[in-house]
Amino acid sequence: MKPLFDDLIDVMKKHRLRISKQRLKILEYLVHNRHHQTVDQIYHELHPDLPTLSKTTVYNTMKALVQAGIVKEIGIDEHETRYDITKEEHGHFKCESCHNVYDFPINIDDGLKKGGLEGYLVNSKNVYLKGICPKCLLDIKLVNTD
Amino acid sequence: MKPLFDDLIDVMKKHRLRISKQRLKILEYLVHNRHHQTVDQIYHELHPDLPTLSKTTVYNTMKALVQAGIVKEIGIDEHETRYDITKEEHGHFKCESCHNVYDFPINIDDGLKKGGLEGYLVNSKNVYLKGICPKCLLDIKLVNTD
DNA sequence: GTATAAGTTGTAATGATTACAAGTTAACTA
DNA sequence: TAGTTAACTTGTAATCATTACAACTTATAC
Ligand SMILES: [Mn+2]
Ligand SMILES: [Mn+2]
Ligand SMILES: [Zn+2]
Ligand SMILES: [Zn+2]
Repeated sequence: MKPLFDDLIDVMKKHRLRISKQRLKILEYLVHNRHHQTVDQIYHELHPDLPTLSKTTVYNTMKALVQAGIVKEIGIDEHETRYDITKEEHGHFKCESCHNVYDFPINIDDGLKKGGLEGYLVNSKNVYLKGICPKCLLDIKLVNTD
Repeated sequence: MKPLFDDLIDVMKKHRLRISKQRLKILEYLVHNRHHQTVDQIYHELHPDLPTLSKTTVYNTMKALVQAGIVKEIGIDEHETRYDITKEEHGHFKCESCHNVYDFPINIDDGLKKGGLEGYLVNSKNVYLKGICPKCLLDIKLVNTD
């Protein structure tokens, strides 16, 4: 069985995307660091390794990967676009205290009431929750002396 | 039974928000035009009626209404923040052809697998779908001569 | 009616994303 | 393997929604 990484290269080739070293590094990074990073984060983390890398290239690459269906845009926060290379359906939770984005299991179709989207062609689904994560809740409790 | 509009005024007062004529017009507009308008749309539609209105005021007012829990931010599209004054839980569908945002019935909790968000404090939930609406699907079929 | 904190307004600043043009290179072919 | 070319990369400039700011105005409390 072929590793995940090679599968993704194949998908890129199917979409007529060239395999540059920039794209390889970005793809590799996304596969190994699944924390919904922003373009800015990806750029800064790869820069030491690829000193000539341009932020424009990261933007271009992410757009290409989205169009190829390899990554998904996560727009849980209006002010920053994040990206997710994980395939399985899941929801996203953003902690309003530590700003981390967590995955959680969900089956969107279970919540859809039948007939509600009759006649609609659905291309993408996203579930976004916001609140406070368990770690931050604990911190808040430790601070409060009630 | 008191009308919806007066209830909203009461909520504003509870949150120590002053009742200016700008805010009244915006609130009235939102109650009567439930199409998930952007700040820009709200501004342009009210401008004939309130010639001195500033777009900054619309931004400020929407922020105040969000904080008071009177309207909800709809971030289905990264490039435009929309607002929704409807209270009942529902999902949003954005047509990638006509760019309209439609409501649809949903029960988010039905799709949540138990234990998945154990220990998280959830403050807000959003379900965003994208695709093609029935009207646009019909238009596409009429154009294709297959 | 007065005091004052809150709201309004126009303008400037911000910041993420996109547009663009010149230089570079992956991939195909002979 | 070298030549060709469209695709990719890069730095810089432009865009545009949103926010910051400061002076002016007003809703609300007493
Ligand atoms: Mn995820
Ligand atoms: Mn709605
Ligand atoms: Zn947290
Ligand atoms: Zn449509």
